[in-house]
Order: sequence, then C-alpha cells, then structure tokens
Amino acid sequence: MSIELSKNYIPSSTEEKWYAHWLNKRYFNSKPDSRPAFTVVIPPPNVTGVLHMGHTLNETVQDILVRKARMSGFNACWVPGSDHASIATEAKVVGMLRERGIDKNQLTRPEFMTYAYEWKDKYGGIIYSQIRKLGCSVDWDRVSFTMDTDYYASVIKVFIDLFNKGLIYRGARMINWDPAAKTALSDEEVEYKDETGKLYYVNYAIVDASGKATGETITIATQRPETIMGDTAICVNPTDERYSHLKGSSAIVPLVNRNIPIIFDTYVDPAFGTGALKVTPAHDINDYNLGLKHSLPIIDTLNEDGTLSAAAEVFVGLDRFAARKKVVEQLRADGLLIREEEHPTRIGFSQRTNAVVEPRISTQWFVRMKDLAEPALKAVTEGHIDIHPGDKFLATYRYWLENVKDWCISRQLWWGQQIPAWYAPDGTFQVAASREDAFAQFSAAGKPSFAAADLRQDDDVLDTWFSSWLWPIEVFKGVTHPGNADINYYYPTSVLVTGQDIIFFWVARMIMAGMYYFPDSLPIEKRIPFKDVYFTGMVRDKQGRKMSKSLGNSPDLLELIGKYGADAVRFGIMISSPAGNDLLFDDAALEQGSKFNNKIWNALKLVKGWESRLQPSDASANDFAVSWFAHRLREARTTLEQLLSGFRLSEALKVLYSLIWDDFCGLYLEWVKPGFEQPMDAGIYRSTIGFFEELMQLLHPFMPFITEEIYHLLAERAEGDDLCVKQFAAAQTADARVLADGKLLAEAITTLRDARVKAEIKPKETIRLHIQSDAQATYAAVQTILARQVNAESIDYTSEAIAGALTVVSGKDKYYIVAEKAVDTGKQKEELQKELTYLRGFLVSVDKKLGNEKFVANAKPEVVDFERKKRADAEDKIKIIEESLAALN
RNA sequence: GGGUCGUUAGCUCAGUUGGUUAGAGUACUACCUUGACAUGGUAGGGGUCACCGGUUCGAAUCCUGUACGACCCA
Repeated sequence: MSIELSKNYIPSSTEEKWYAHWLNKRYFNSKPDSRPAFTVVIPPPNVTGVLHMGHTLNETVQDILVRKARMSGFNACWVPGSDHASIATEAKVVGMLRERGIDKNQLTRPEFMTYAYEWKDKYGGIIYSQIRKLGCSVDWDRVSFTMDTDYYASVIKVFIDLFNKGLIYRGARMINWDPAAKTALSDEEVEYKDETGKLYYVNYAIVDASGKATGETITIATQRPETIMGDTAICVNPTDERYSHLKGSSAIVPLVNRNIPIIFDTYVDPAFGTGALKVTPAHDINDYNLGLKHSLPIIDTLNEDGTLSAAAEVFVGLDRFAARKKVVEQLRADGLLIREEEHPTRIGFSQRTNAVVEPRISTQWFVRMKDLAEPALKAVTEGHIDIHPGDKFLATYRYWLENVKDWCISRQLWWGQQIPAWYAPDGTFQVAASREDAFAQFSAAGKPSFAAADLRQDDDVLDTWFSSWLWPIEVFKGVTHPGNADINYYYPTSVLVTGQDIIFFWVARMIMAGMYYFPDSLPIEKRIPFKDVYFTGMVRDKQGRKMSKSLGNSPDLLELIGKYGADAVRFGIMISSPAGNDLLFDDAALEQGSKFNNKIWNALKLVKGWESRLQPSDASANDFAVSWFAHRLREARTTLEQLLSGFRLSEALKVLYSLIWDDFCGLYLEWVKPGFEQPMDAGIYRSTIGFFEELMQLLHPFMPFITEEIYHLLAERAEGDDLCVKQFAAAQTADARVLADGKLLAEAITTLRDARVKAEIKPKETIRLHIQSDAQATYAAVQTILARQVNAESIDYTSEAIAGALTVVSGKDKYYIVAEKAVDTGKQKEELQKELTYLRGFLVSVDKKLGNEKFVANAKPEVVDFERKKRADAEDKIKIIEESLAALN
C-alpha cells in the first residue's frame, strides 16, 4: 500500500466517510444479547433547539463512555431523542402562526396540533444532524420523542395510575402564573433575580366600628401599589403598641373606597416598613395564607394576561406595570402617597418566556411529592445511585427532596399530553384514558343524567417534565409494554450524563418515577433508573460569562466542526472540562486539538515512510525502545482505566495526549527512527505499528474519526475489522525496572542536550562522552540510542574524572563531555554551584526532619526510611558535584 | 437571610488516607528553517498554595474564623 499522505490532517475528508461506514455496519445498533448491557439515554434536548456548547460537552462525554464500553465487551446502547418542550414550542408555533396572520384562538385544537407537528418536522431534526456531525454513536433506530404515540399513552397511563392511588389531585392553590404564555408554572420553572424595586408608603384612612372616619390614617408600605384594589385587610403585629388602639377599626382602600378590617397577626414584622401590611390574598402567597387564616375574601384584580380585571374597578384592561404607574400617579394626586424609597427585591421570571411571574390563585393539577420523594432520597443516600462529583451535589439533592413541595403539572397549553380528566355538565369529573371509560366510570357510580358526548375533556396539558421523568423507562416501552425484552435487558441504565441545572427538574424526578413504577418487591438495583449520575459543569465563555443567546457569545457548533474538525472540537471541550467544574470555552483549546490531530497524522507519515525500506530483523537490533514503550503502554492503560472508572475523563485525555505526544512521538519514535535513508528493522517496525494501533484504540472514544482513519491507514484491514468495535485486550502489569531504565535514558538525554546548549556546542558537532556510573549495565543497553540522541561519536565508561572535559551531573551519574570547543569552566562552575546550593538546602531540610526525635518516633517507619534514603542520595550527589567542582579548579 | 462548593504559576486546572524545597496544559523567553510535523524541536523563567489563628514531629492537604467568588434555596 503506497498512498500519498497529505501534509496535514484534513478532518472533513474522513469524518463523513467513517460515520457512514459505522452506520452501514450497524455498529451503533443494539439488540439484547448475552453480553452485559451498557445503556445510556440521552438527556432529550428540546425540539425547538440547536445544540449549544453545553449539549456538545454532554454528548461528547456520553459518547466517550459509550464507545469505551462498546470496545470493552459491553452491548452498548445509546438512545437518542428529544422532548416536546410544551411552553417553548407552543410559543414558537404561535409566533409562526402570527407571521402567517393566523390567531391561535381561531383554531381548533386538532388544527393547532397540525401546525405544531409541521413546525416540529421542520426544525426538530436540526439537533439530530448536529449529534451526527459530532460523531455520536447513538442507535438511530431508537430515536424517541416524548409526543410519540406510545410515549403519549405512557404519560396518560401514569397520570391515571397516580390519580387512582391518590398521588395526583386537583385543587385551587396559589401558583406561579406566566402571563405571557398564559399558563401555570411549577416552582422549578421560576428563576429569581435580584433587582432594585420601590417601596411605596401609602396612607389609608381609618374608620371606627360605626363606619365614621376618625381623621386618623394608617400608613402601609408596598412594592405593588397596583394590587391595592385587591386589598381585603390591613394586618399589624398584636404586640405593636403603635396600632393596638385600632382593634375593631377598619380602613378605607384608596381608589376604590372599600372598607376593610384591621387584623392582628404575629406574621407581620413590626420592623419592616411601617409595621402595617396591606393584605391582598389574590396576589401574594403569604397574604393568601393570611387570608385563609382570617377568612378574608379574595379579590382577583388581574386577568390571565397580566392586565387589570373588572374586579380592580379602576384602570381595567391596563397592563399591571402600566397600572402601577397610573396608581402611583393617582395616589400622589390624592395626597395619599407619603414617600417612596428604593428597595432591594427578588423578582421571579418565567424560565421559558422571561415574563415576570405572577402569583395567582388557580385550580390546577398537582402531584403529591412527599411519598415519592422518600424512596428517591434513599436510593441515593444508601449508595445505590452514585452522583459525580458527589461532594458537590449530594447535599443539594438531599435538601430538595427533604423539603419538596407538591408539583404543579397542568399547563394551559395545547402542545403536550392532554390531561385525561373528563367533566360532566355538573362539574364533577372522572380520570380515564378515554371518553368511553370515563362515561363507564360515571355510570358505575350511579346512572348519569347526561350522555358520553356531553363529557368535556380537561383543556390543559401536562408539564413536559411529567413526560420526561419517564424517559429511561419509556424509551424502552417499559410503561406501555411492561416486561418486554428491551426494558428487562436495558433497564436500569448505566449512567446519566447531564447538566447540574436540571437536578430537580429531571434527575430527582426520574429517580422518583423509577422507584415508584417498579414494585417494592424488586431489589432496589432493578428499580433505580441509573447507577451513576455524572454532572457536567456549565459552559462559559473565556471571560467566565454564561453562554447565552442574548450575549451572542455561544459559538455555532457546525461552524466549529467545519473549522477545526469534530475530533478537535471534542478534544478541546474535554481537555478544558474538569469533572463537575464549569468550563471556560476558548477556541485555543480547539486549536490545541487540531494540532494534536496534526501531530498524530505526521507520526503516521513517518511510520509509513519506513514501510518501503524494511530489512529482516537483526537479532542484535537494539530493542530497548520497543520493550520500554510496551511497558509504558501497559502503565498508561492502568492509569486510564482508573481515571475512566472514576469519570475523570479530562484527566484521562491529558494522559493520552502526553502518552502520544511526549512518549510515543517525542521519545519512542525518535529512539527507533533509522538514520536518513537507512533501512528499518522489520521487527521493530511491526512493534511500532502495533503500538500505534493500540494508541489509536485508546484514543478512539475521545477522537473517533482520526483514530479510525489512521487504524485503516496503518495496515490493510479485513472486512469488519474496525476500531469502532475492536475489543480491548486484557490489561497487563508494567515492569517497573524497564520503566525506570527508560526514565534514566530520557533524563540523560535531557541533561546532555541541556549541557550542549549551554556550552554552545552546535547541533551538528559531535561529542565524545564518558560516563561515570554504578549503572553501567543499564547504560550499555541504551547506549546506541543515547549516542544518537545527543550526537555522541563515542561513549566510554570511566571511574575517574576526565581532564579538560565538560562535566555535568544527573542524579548520581557524571557525564564528561569532550568536544572540539574549549570548555567554558566559569559557566560550568556556575551551573554546578547552582545545583549544589539547591542540594544543600534540600539536605538541611531533610536533616532537620531526621534530627527531630519526635519525627523519628512518631512517623511511620517507611516514611523515616524514605527520608534517610533522601539524605543518603543528597549526600552522594553533593559529593559528586563537589568533586566535579574541585576537578575544574 | 439559610445552605453547598471553591480560592494553588499571567490564564485554565491536577495535587489520592497530612510526609521529596508544589505539578500539567496554555501563554511567555532564548536557541534551532536536521530529512514526520515551525500546527514543529531543544531548553528556560514563572507560585509566601486567599488571609489570621490552631492541631501536629510535619499542613496546599485537618480544624475555628475572616475576606472574596460561584451556585442552590427562601
């Protein structure tokens, strides 16, 4: 085989080719068999999106784990998919309709769904093409979507089941309302931001029990004057003497002149504001609770879109923020506004629409969380599920589950699973999968006075997370077809890789779903959805800012792949991604990746260049380099296995990078490289090809394309012999002695080259080297390599100083360099003196330790022995340097 | 306000149960256009391990506190 290899590696010419090949061979497709399963379900990106850098990191991590498992005897199955993202998608679809001049309210539900699916079909595929470009080895036959027919059915089935067990209920509660999307939100979908608001001080006139104005006023402080019209009481602390005389009195609400009672409750903090609180049960959760306690009426002054309702009486139809201005103006005009001051506050925003969330009383569906949370907490605290990095997230997980609140799951949208509750004309309802079932249930409870056709299904849909919490189960049809071969084989999945930001939204709820869905009678290991959770950090730009669309600092993935290649992108993002820490994304890391590609490519060119000038193996051929690298590889394998099993992927990649660049290219290839146009020993060549193959195999999970390409360029391969599925050989133990000899050689080379540079000996000028060492046999074994690496025309061994030679010391060994150039003893002395100073300081610190009786008495014997050895070594080295210095004088 | 985590070289990070005068990548400097690779090679400089105390024979590592930062929760 003799093909022309390009100067540099060109990713674009190989990536598509290999991905198509892998697909063609169906390497990513998985069916249950006798091997152990390694299962990963992708955290479903939503169909509206494109992959951002966070996804890229995530998918890369998963692909590394999956490919590694596939090459290690596992039946690897990585399920791709996406979720329907009800609020975000519905917003986009409504936007699309608006552009076409269509009003959603004019459409029927089925008509809307047709448009929504049109939208999904058009944009939903973008993420899949990106996953493909990145090289992800997902099983494309298993693509799942949370609105697929079966998946839809599973969500409905679980809803009905939870309802029948009393774990889902319907009720009026204070919920988070998104006025832009006009839907309820769960607590988790609200993001709080600190802002500076204003505190308005407003006077309310006091009237006595008979309704007569006393001429007195009470001042309240409020951040939301536009809710004044909804006030139904004023509350003060019963211990507050300023107000104790107002017992039995009432106040008049400004603008609407409503008479409201003054109530007393310890809830009010006398120190805040004026100590008097206006109570607006419809628009504040605390006021709501206060209202319940004191049986206050609830006056809801806001419409669902955030404008003032008829109940507000004034400024009806005006947006809440515009109304605030108007109310303030009016209060000022009426002389009721005493003062305003700046006030730090926290405002809740809708995660999806960024609208300011409005607390609102509303009838919604809730999941009772307490019973579900307990087993989910146990699964983690008892160690059945490991969280990585655990130290960081275990406490967070525990805290949330121990303080979990009920989950509001209904959304006032159409895009999603429609709640399977059927209402009779009288308002009573039955929860059932179909109209017929619901009617049958009504009938069973007594003969209904209405027909099945009169039943009306709940208009609302379910929270998207109420479908994605079933993801690890239902992607294998575990809900719709329980006990099927796939769910039995693939569940529980092996590891979940996801962002720490969805620990509550998704991770905790998936664990709840698994623990709930699989019966107690099963061992806990069969119920949990995954054994390990690996949280990746957040991707930030190099200034540390969060990547966001508004800042425009999130690069386009396909552009990056076009510029650097998928392998380099994967490399760049992994090398700068310590486990669990945030990642500062910088193009420089991707550049490092493409340089790495190039380095590997050029090593290939070097090795392939030898192919045409092989000569039969010579028994006397110096094979130290081969033996050394074989053991170095074994050592690295062991390190890699440890790092990977601990999810320390970034460190593993660093080890590989250094193994390939420094040890293989920098040392090994230089050591075995024949002279210019000299023949190459066939045995060494075969070993080299073998090493190169193994390096590519180790690197393959991280950089799949270039490694597969090189594997096939290194040798002709039989059909089906692809790196993608090549199984790792068993690990072996490295010989420490060989490794130590290699290290000695490498150090000798560095020391001698350093000496040459400092003595200004030209690279082409040869030297005669004399070695004074106890390890002469070792030097003899590496002599030819050493001679070439330091350009020595001869190497001899000596037991005494060589007069007139340049002397350098490495460890306990002395090297005498004889060169054409006269030795600059001044410079050399300086060097030796520097080394001597360091060693003497070192010796002092060791002596101090050993001279300390308490150290010798208390420290572990092996530590003491080690210190003694350090002292002896240092003394030896000092002696050697002193001798050398003496010889120079 | 409560909680969690962090602070090590200019930058990004390692540093396993305390035990070499603290390591890597990157950036920087000098030299080298040798025949795989200048997207390269050879070498080099650079840190009071945030700060104050404490425990210990010994602290980057353990403990109390302070400062700063990040995140989560109210």
